[in-house]
Amino acid sequence: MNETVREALMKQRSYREKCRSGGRAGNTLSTIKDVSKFSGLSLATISKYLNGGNVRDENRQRIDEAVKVLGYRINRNARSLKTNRTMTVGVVMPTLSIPFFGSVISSLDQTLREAGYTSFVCSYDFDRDLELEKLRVLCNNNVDGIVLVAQYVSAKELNEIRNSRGSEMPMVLVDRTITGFVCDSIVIDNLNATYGAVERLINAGHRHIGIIVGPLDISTANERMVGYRRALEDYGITVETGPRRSDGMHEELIQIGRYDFESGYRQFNNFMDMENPPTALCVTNYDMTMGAVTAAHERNIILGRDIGFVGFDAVDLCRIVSPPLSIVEQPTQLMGQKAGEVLLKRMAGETLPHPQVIRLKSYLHNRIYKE
Amino acid sequence: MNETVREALMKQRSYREKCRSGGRAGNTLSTIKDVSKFSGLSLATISKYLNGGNVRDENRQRIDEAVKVLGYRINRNARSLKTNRTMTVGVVMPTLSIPFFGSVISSLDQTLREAGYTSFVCSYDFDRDLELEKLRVLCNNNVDGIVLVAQYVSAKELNEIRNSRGSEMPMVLVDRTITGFVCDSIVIDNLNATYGAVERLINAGHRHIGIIVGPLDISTANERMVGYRRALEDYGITVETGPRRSDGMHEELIQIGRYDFESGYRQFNNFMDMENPPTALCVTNYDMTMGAVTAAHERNIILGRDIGFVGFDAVDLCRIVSPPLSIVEQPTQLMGQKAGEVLLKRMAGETLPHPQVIRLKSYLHNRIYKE
DNA sequence: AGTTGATAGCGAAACGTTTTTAGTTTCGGT
DNA sequence: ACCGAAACTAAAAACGTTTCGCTATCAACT
Repeated sequence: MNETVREALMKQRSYREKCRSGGRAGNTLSTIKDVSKFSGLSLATISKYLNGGNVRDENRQRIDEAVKVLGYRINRNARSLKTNRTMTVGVVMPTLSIPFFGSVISSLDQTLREAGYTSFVCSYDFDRDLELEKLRVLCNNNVDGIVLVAQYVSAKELNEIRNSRGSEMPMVLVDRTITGFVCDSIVIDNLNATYGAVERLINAGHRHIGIIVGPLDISTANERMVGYRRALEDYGITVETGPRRSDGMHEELIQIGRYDFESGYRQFNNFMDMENPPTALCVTNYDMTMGAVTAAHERNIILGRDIGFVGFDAVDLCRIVSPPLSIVEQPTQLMGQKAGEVLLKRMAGETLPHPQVIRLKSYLHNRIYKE
Repeated sequence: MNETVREALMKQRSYREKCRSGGRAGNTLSTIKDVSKFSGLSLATISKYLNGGNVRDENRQRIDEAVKVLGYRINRNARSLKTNRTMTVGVVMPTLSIPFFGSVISSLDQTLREAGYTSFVCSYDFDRDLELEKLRVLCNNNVDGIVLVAQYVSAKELNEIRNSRGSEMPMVLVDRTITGFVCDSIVIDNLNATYGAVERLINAGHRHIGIIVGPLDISTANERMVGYRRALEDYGITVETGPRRSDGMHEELIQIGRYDFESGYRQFNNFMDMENPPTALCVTNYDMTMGAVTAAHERNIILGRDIGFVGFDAVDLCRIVSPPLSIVEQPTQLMGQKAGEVLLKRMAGETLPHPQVIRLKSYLHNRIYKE
């Protein structure tokens, strides 16, 4: 036995010495050829076994031993070159600093992993050019599928990217859809999410309610605004957009932010500086909620007591601040899982009818303020 | 001109038709060969140009046009197979739900990108097996270097992974070192971080100070504990570890958590349930700080007023809660940048002397409570 | 015993690049 | 008009796989 091992090491060494020493890095890995030589079986047989094929029991042992002794590891580049598949999925996010996305990715990754795929995450850090670049790089790198939380990219660009390979790149949008881009998507029922939030504020007696939404070209933001409008309409409250201040400026109760911390912070202050500020507020994503909460704190405004408040996503936060905040929670785990499942089907080549648009329900953590 | 385009399309189509239709997915991409044929230039010239070499101006135009018309995109698998480099870096994190890491990754990615590398992020979600698996998958061939926030993996396993390729895989540890694993690392001066935090509590008049640290086999956690001990010693305060309660149980002022939310929550309650609870507390990472703050809130304990408090990392949080918290902030941006720089040098083959261990200073946001 | 079918195994041809070799063309400068 | 450098050529050899089309083997049927 020891004999065999020593012999193997000799073979290995001599093979390595045979390698040209010209390359940049001295690549000295064993290949399937070495396994073939060492085991005395043909290349084809080794490959077949390595890919789950049947070989005689005796040969299986020979191969296993050869692999072990030589420290053979499959070269995924070579395999991918041949098979045109990488068994990897690219995930593209606006940022990695929001726990909301982290949670989505976590269950997405798990779902994909169970099917043998590895997922790689990139963030474009809210940068328009970077978003495109990351998508292109992923396509070029031959991922087998893409999960995308899109922000700036256009339908045209997405179509171009999706078709930049021979076959159409499987792709799933998460959290947001892009108008004009026909694609599988996992989103939440944004309209009813804000509808419910605003309804809750109305039921608490509020009639003068403001909302901070994101950029309206992001589907999510737009839908959330519509939910707000509809709730007010259904309860017979006028959506106030007319001028009210003495200087003739609008006192718009729909403030449009950029989905970031500063937006929430700034717009909250805008609201409070109005001549006739709203008595309740709905803030529609994680970062803006954080911003608004911060601004409120700095102004010594107690949310829930001094004004009605419903935030989004910041579930941890609402346990911490006092009194606890009402928060719309999105089913992040489920979103990730569904995204994975749909993508897997596409990558398996299943031709599902039409694009799959899965719309999940959000949950309103309703916290009533008591003295 | 139109003629040329049409001709190109014809050529392209006929090439594609030439492709065997056996493959799983009908791969119909143009190759460098097609570019060569279309432009009338040789393969070598195209390749040279594509890799930044000089060609005659006329030819450069011909190539550019051919690339455009044919929709040629380089096949990175083929290239990587040949060159043994992928121009990608793998980043492995315990989780993607902590803004702290998101911030590190952001500047890391930027640094690497400027040098032409793409970074792919994986999270192992605090799972021991997954940590190993992710590292192995990355190594297996796909990346030129690795940035790792290590948690469970041992020095032995890391060494094995690092050498599982022909040449040694360039690798940088961030935030934590692994004893016995000689490796470039970017960490903060944890000892002085907690030393400063505890010192501040002492200066505020506290003598009975507790600390919640992470698992002591994580270097970061251990160093933070040492900083705590040393501060107490330097100020002539006994580190209390003896039994004090009537039932003879220890009332240990050093509580060991698992660096997660629940640990912070539970240990905080442990402290407060003591017969002789500490008058001040230091909590030493993001999640545990969140947990402790939550527990305090539920017990109606006002941090900073009722007991002294210094947390870690949760910089946004400390702006929000009232009164504002004292927090140790780590230079996340700088950590990412330095990690990128060191890794780039290693990947470029620079043989730097010994492992580079860069130790950065943290910053204490010192918020004094005033009535 | 002869035929059949299934299965293990084999050699060789790809996959799309980069790089080398050894020789040819181009072209500005003297 | 000639020199020499720089740009180009065609062809071929890798890189490490998978897979096509084939043969050999062998047990199980008629």
